[in-house]
Amino acid sequence: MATLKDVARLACVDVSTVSRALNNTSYVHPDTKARIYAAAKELGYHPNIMAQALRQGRRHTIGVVVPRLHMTIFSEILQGVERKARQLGYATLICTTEDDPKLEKDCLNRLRNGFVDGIIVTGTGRNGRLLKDIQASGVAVVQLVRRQEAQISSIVADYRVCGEDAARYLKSRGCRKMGLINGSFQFAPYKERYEGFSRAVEQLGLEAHFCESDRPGNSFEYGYDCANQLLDETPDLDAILAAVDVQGLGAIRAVTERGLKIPEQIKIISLTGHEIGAMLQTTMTSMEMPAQRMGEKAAQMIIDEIETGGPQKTAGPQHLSFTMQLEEREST
Amino acid sequence: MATLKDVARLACVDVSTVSRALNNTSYVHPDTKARIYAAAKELGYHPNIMAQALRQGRRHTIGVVVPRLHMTIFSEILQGVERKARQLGYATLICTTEDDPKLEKDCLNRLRNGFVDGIIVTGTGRNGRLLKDIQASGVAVVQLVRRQEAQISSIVADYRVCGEDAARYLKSRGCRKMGLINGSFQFAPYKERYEGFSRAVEQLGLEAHFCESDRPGNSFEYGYDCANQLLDETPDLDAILAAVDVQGLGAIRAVTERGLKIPEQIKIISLTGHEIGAMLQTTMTSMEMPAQRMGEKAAQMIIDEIETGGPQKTAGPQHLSFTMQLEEREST
DNA sequence: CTGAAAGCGCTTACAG
DNA sequence: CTGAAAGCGCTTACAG
Repeated sequence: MATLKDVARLACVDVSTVSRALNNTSYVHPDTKARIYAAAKELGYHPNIMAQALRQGRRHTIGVVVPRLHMTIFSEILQGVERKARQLGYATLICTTEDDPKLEKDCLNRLRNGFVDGIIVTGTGRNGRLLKDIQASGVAVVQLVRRQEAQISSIVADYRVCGEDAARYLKSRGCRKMGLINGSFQFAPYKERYEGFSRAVEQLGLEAHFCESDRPGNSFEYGYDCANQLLDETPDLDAILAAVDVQGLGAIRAVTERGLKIPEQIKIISLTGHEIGAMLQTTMTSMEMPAQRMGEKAAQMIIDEIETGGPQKTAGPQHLSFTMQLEEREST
Repeated sequence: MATLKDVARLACVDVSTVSRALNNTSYVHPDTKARIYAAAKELGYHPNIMAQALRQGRRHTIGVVVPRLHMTIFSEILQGVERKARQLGYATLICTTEDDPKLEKDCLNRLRNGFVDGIIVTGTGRNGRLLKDIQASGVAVVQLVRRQEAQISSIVADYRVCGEDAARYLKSRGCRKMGLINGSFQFAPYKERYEGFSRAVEQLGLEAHFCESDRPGNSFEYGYDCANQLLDETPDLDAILAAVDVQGLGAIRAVTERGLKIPEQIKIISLTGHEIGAMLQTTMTSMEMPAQRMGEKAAQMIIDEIETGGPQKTAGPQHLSFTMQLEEREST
């Protein structure tokens, strides 16, 4: 690879002049500039990003730390992050944690050591101290989907309202006995969906049912098992709310196997929908999460913090909440 | 952030000694070493990756360039890449192209300038020259899923055999009139599936039907439209092969809306399956692509090339082909 | 308008 | 066993 020095030699000027010309960072005589551009072109010169970064203390790279990608909302979010970051001249590093605090710690530690200017994280909640350390050391941090630290900016969806709205909507569709398929309260979104749902149930005088399982929550199998459990215990259940889409798929499958008609005998709704709901044999009503937009907003927010020097220097941490949008389909 | 210099000062030694001690790169007196470790710990020292990279000419980062992530096989592949890369001490950068040659060019150009040691790419095929340039400039390159340049190592699945096997399997299930939902021949996988399917059809004396559409191939809508078109033209079609899963979902939907029974009246198979096939109301038979393993292998391969200095210095480009595995489910 | 010099944080021959 | 020095490729005050 050609370096600044090569270009300088070919154009018969100093490297500093080449740098100024190429970066338009101060006036350079047009003739000189022309020579430099010609030389750079001839040599196929591209600046070395690492050297720039070392010198400027800015890497133009953000890191994204999420539990996993496949069959989750995170692949859609990541797509939004990456697109926006790219538009703003930033590259995107990805690190998956499987929701294992130890893996997460490794990811975060690796990223903080000069890999990135900022980190967007959907965390396990077990590394709060580390996240605050990282933020204090000058690396921007934004929490995504799960808000666990008040001092760190965040972008989430309003899961509480989502749980409430879904229950209210189902009531309007004639349901009275509702079962919730959820996940570990250790993660705020599950907890909040529960709270919203419970509040609505109480206010509206509905009957609520829950299920117990120690499988990992974010899976088809979990949805399948829970739906079966709910129906074993309450055969005349008339609605199932699934926290996430893959659980909803599991519930649809379980209900279908039992020969129940959707939506006539039982209605099903997903509380974190994305497009897959529209691609089914029986399409699934869901509270759609604007994942792509949330990803773009997260990229925007973290880059703002990077370029202004973090929330300390501005108005303090920002907390943004998106609203889920009801998308009615066949399953209700 | 503490630097080497800070540690050196605190431990009362030269930075070079600190470097040697921390990297175990040559003998350092145990007492000195202890002092250095204590100092590093006290200051919370972590080496600056950018400086290391600049100095060593190695970034320990690989780039992945794919068309998109959400609802595609790429999120699963990426998960495999990232996991393996992480295990081998590499970070993973992601860049999406929407299969737009111009965006792809931007991605590749950005990555080559010192961001990464190697690039794993599922390309549009329009930037072959650039890819070869990049490889020649010392950045490792591996083609994934789509093999377009013989001089560049690749990891693909055997789409030809997959198309053949699927047709043969459907025949064994009693099918005779088969429709293929495919995509642009500009991309090798679609072309090869077509070739494999066509060969089998000829050998086995089957009737083959195809469909025309100018929508982008990799979508639910495309599958839906094509299935309808095929059935309009050939109402007694007894099987549909969909190149990818989302097309298969579209086909299932179209067939269901027409009131046809799956699998009794018509059978459906996806030629690039992943787990979603198992999560449906009518589960979908598919040729499963070992996406995660392919991703891991790609990471392994590119890191090997990085660490040995590229295919030039070794046995030349490697070309690996994975076999798809038939997964029988309800749709056949 | 442009050059010479310092320095970002590290590693690695070269001495001793 | 350890220090002093050069250098990775760039940018940016500082002169002139």
